[in-house]
Amino acid sequence: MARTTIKDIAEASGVSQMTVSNVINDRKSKASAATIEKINQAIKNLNYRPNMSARSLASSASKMVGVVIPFTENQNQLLLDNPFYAEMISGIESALREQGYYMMLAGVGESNVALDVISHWNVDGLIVLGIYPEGLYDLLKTMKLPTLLIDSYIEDDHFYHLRVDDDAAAFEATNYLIAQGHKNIALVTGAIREDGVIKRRLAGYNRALKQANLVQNPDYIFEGSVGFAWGQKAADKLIAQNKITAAFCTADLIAAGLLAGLHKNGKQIPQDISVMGFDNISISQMVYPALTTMDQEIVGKGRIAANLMTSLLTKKQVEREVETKVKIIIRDSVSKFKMRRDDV
Amino acid sequence: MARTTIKDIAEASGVSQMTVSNVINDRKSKASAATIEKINQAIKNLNYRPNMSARSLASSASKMVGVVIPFTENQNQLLLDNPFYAEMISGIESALREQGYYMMLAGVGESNVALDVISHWNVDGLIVLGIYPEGLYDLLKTMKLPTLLIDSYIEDDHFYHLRVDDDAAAFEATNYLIAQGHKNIALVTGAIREDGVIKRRLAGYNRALKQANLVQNPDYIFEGSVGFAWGQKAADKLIAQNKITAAFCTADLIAAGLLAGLHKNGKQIPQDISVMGFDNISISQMVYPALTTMDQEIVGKGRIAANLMTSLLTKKQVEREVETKVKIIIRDSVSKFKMRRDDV
DNA sequence: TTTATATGTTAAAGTGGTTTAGCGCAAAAC
DNA sequence: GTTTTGCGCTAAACCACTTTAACATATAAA
Repeated sequence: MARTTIKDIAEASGVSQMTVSNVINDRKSKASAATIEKINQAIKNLNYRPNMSARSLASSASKMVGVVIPFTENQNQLLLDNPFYAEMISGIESALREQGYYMMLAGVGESNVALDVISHWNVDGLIVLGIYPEGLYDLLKTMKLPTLLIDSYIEDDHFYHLRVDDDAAAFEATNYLIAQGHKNIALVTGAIREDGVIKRRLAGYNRALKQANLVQNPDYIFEGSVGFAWGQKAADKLIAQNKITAAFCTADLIAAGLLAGLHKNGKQIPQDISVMGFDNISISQMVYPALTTMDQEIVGKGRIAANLMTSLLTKKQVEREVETKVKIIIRDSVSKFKMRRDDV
Repeated sequence: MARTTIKDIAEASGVSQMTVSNVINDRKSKASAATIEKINQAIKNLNYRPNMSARSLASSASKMVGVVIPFTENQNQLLLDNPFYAEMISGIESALREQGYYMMLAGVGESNVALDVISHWNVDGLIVLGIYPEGLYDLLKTMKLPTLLIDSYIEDDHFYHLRVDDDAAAFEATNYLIAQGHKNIALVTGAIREDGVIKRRLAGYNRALKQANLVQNPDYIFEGSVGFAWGQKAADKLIAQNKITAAFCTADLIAAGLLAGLHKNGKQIPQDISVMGFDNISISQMVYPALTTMDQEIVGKGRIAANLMTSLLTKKQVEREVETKVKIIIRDSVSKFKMRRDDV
């Protein structure tokens, strides 16, 4: 017993395939109420489900949105154990699904073959998370698809952008640390790239220090990569700079690593060193002490991204650059500055 | 300029479409070496990429494998912020991709509509993570697809299974706690279901206690749900049973919550209470103290699942039940039992 | 009344692959 | 020496939808 097709529905309800198609897709030149009723009845009776492959072939549109995330360093595996991406993706997927679209995941790392796959399937649009080597953006442009970049500052009219005001957010975070009386504040961060968010966060950090007339010591800036391991390693370096009493990490994952590294060195947090994160990933409340951090509302941001994309795909007017909100979350990893013995 | 099709390749290399198709798909009745060369050349020159929709329509196979994971409780969002699923998925995806397949993610929760989507797209097989209401399995069977269940004990010839030896793993974990001298050992767990892994882990736990002639106190079993929040809540209940000196959690996520809850109550870990986890998700080394746990090699398990599936799809012989290995990882959350003041 | 416009519907022609059936021709088997 | 087998290749039909063009009929406008 083969699968029910649109043809079966047409025969069962005594109309042409085209009328059925019109009803299913809710097209302008609507069928009469009676016809619609008949057809819907038949669809229900015969348990008809449209075949997406046929639909996609005929219309060269797929109701699929490609979502690009990074691969792990050398494994070529989706960087899903980074909760930032995981949470963002579940946000994107849910909103996409609500709008009748489907998410197609693709990783990008040493190779871009995953993008080929995406193009084989005729995706309708692209949402790209994070930042990649230059070349990728050219490749993206050749695909001639509506493309939304999340958290990047690539300048090109082809792309739409979604991000927070990274400069302002870092400024606010640093100010919070300053307000707690800290004067020697480190920045622990991933790689600083011209077209990335971190450069803006660095600017916000510097701006806050300057406004408070604090020295901007380049030795207080620890640049590595976005990950737990780097945070752990940074702990040692940070301790070596023994005046530092607080650290602002540009990602919670780094902050979590920093916490672990500091613990290993026998430091108490926040008594010895205050740690501030960024993102508010789920892990930030699982570490000890729970992280004070900048909430990005990651899932919500993902949903906004998806909705922007579906608007684009339905030719609605969409701003080229959209900003989402940020909010400080106060937990237990930051405390007021207290003079330490060796500072006396 | 329209996309290059197989027809273009056929014309360019002076053969029929069918010959091109045969070469591309590497089919039995091979073309002559010369023809193959000509065709491959044309493919490269014209930058031809097969259209998957067309291929899928014509062959009613899609090179796609549906992967089913749970939705969040009431949000209908993919449960990706549970690192267990996130890690498993990146394993599945990478192995699938290496075999030329593509992963299609679908969530299941209050509704199963996501499964419809999957069937619209003609997926070739199904990998199902975790455990669901009875009804889902009937639905799964009606899809008449090769189906691999990960971590479930549903009895039905239709399904293939992949899991660890949950009983033995829990036995080993509990024995480790016993070997450290603990006598009053709690089990903190998600819901115990007839067809789930937890029932087997409970059995292993009980078996270890029995073998060591320890009392099996039902008050030492804390049944809730698999999640950080439940772990936190369980901490209070566990403390109320003041003889308990160690807890075996059936998931790292629960263990992480337990840690947080115990901290909040001023407990020291492992000095006051030892905590053992299960899974070895990435978070287990981020919490404080780092979790001693049972490693499931989640990513590897995902890869094994994917390889089983592709074997199934290529009609290779496959065992109906496959077991993966488990290994204890000793970190800092378990210590030897020490007599406490109030136990004197 | 005639003409224009909109509505509801349809038949036929794609969309880009694969499946099926079969055709020459050469080598192997009888 | 004839028949069988297998190889390399092809033409045509088909997969389940959408696009296009067009045709009645009803209603509104001139």
